[in-house]
Amino acid sequence: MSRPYTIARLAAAAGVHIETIRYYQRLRLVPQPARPFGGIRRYTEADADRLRFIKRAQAMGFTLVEVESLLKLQARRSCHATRELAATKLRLVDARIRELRDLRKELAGLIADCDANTQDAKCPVIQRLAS
Amino acid sequence: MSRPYTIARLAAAAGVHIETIRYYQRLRLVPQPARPFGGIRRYTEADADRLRFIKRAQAMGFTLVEVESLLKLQARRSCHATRELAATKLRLVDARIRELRDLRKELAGLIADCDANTQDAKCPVIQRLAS
DNA sequence: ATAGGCTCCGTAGTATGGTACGGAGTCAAG
DNA sequence: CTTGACTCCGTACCATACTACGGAGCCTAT
Repeated sequence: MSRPYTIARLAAAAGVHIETIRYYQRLRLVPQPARPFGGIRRYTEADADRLRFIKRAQAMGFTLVEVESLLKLQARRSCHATRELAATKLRLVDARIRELRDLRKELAGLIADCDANTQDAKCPVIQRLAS
Repeated sequence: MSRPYTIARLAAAAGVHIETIRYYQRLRLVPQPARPFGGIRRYTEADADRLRFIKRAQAMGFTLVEVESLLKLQARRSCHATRELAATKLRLVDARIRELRDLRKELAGLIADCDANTQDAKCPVIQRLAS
């Protein structure tokens, strides 16, 4: 197998920092290739692909723990189990959206109340918090 | 001024843990009353109110740094400045909701694709991440 | 062959909002 | 006045996802 990358070139190819790769190695999210006697570790295109997979999964809101599961599911080729992981994430996202909508509503209401208020000593936001 | 509370009673009155109070004292979010020679610190109802204010603000999604500002604004009695802080928070919440909606949409689409998929080796979620 | 850059590795620090622990001092009830 | 509970204080630790640092070893170009 061709091993074109030093760690710095791997980092550049995947768009992450060297220290991030080392961090993922410590977490065993990515493999640490053997170090030849008196030499340095070298990396493959598959290593770059794996890092890019992780980056995309993170951009989609998955935590590193979830990414670990996704990588295992990729190897296991189980679409059903993967679907379940995505569905669980979707439920979490939905719940968070609902929370934020409620918060949004309350903030918007308080701001509107501020605009209608003329007494600095009776700020609706402060009164809501000090109640 | 009446000082009815020991720190444990203050914590119970405000619904927080003792260590949370000490943590807030370190952050200077709440005052640390003087310790009498050879005695223990005692707290007032105002201290309990301040802790409850913090708790409500946190429940509304404000960080402790923002809570610090809110407490100062409470003292300054500036409804306008408070409104601006709330408006900034509202913009952040809106932005986060938009992000999560996009994510939700993508996840829902991938899950639907999984339901239509019959080949475990071509899971839409995995293909999206491995692209 | 040597200079300067890169790699390796372990440890420590960042932000956030706390929680846990341990020893010494203090307080209150019996 | 003793005993057990509470307080004080500093430090360390939790999760999350990194980032920084330092010294030794290695690699490459001149």
